[in-house]
Amino acid sequence: MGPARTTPLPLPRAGTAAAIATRLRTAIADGIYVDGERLPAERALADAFSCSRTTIRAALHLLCDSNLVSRRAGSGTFVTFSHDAENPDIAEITSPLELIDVRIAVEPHMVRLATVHATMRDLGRIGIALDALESSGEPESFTRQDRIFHQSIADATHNPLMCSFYRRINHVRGHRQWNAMKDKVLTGQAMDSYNHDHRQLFEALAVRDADRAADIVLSHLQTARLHLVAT
Amino acid sequence: MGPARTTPLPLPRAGTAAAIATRLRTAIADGIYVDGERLPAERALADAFSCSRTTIRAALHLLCDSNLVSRRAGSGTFVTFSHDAENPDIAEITSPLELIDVRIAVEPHMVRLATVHATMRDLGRIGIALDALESSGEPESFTRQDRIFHQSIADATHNPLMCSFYRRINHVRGHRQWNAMKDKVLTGQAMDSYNHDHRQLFEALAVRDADRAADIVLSHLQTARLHLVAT
DNA sequence: GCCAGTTATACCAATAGTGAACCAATACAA
DNA sequence: TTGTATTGGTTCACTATTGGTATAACTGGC
Repeated sequence: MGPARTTPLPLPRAGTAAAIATRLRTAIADGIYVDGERLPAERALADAFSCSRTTIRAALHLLCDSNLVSRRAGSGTFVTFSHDAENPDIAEITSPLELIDVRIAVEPHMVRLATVHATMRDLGRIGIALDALESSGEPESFTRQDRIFHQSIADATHNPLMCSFYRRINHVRGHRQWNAMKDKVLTGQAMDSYNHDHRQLFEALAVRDADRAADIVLSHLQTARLHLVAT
Repeated sequence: MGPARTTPLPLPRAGTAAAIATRLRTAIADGIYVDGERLPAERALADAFSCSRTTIRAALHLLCDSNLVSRRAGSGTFVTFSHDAENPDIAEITSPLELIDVRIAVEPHMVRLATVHATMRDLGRIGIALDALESSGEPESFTRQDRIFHQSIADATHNPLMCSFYRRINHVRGHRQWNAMKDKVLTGQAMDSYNHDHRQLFEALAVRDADRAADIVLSHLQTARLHLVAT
């Protein structure tokens, strides 16, 4: 099957106050700014983000409204956020190893179901996602496209419970503890290796070879698990 | 492939408003544009899709009418679509067969993890649940104890994500569409057979035989799947 | 020719962001 | 205590961007 020729979807533009608020929010969640610590001054942040102080102020007001920070004139902006008081988000309490174990449990049979239930339309979608994944060079877009690729496979099972399970897996994968290690783990060589596995998996799906698809996924995940334990 | 279509189907030409709306719709559904995020501006989309701004506006109006996006002059077009809100109750839209497929995917490896991670205290809890299960004669209490038994195994993995997955599986199992068929399927003979499998599974867990435990669960579920399809 | 959809252009109004100045509260050191 | 530097708070006019609207021209199928 040839590569689907479609106009690439434009990525949403960043740089707005909301985007900066999101970046600061994740920075706080990642523990870059810990509870009680003072954030850089507005003027310093404006310089760092290459935007005006007004925009920084708008972003900080958003964080202030969410009670993530408190501000005092003359003193500064202080983080008021404790991980302990956080809601029991499953992503918070799931370790990378635990996630891999769940993926090893779910994904091999999930791709089996996908080989059985996927329509040609599904395969087209997966192929498009794979093309986008292979052509994304930086870890940022790679993880984004990787999640879309795997989710499209999950959706191809047409099993609503399976889809919702994988959506939750992706939610955990997108969490902060993964972002922290993303740049370390995702070297160019690692991404090439992953892309090789992805392409093989797609071809197995396309020819409806359930056994081979399951094997590829299983060994892919077990390799990832070994890397995780060996680190 | 049949003869060339001569009937002029009212399908939208490539690059029309409806087609673009569809592409954006699937992009939102695939999570390329996530909830709350701002879409690219109309002029940027028009440039990306190589069409006029009027067409983009028509497409966006379609999305707006289906409440997928909301728009504010001067601000932008924002995605208002939450996957969670879309599926208020997964149990409503999951069929018995789909549930079995998910269980076949999850449970074999789940009991493997349980054999590795279960403490003696966990095994005690599972044993108590098994005793209660075996001594429950009517379908009503059997299904309740069955869910407790399996959940205690899931909890024995000490994997929070796995526990939450199985809690969701149990939620689906407890839905009313199961209650309807419960009395038909759960004859005394069937319950005896299930109890035999349960006891064997528990013994495999107790001696930490992961392979045997996984085999028991898999054949147990595959038998259940056959019964379901044959019915 | 008619018609619906697309294209192209121009302009409007709403909102966001810029850059600068100045004020008030705070922190810190002489 | 005092002075100074730094911080957030406020206001201002200005620019850039965004969606909203209107209009005229073009296109292809009927």
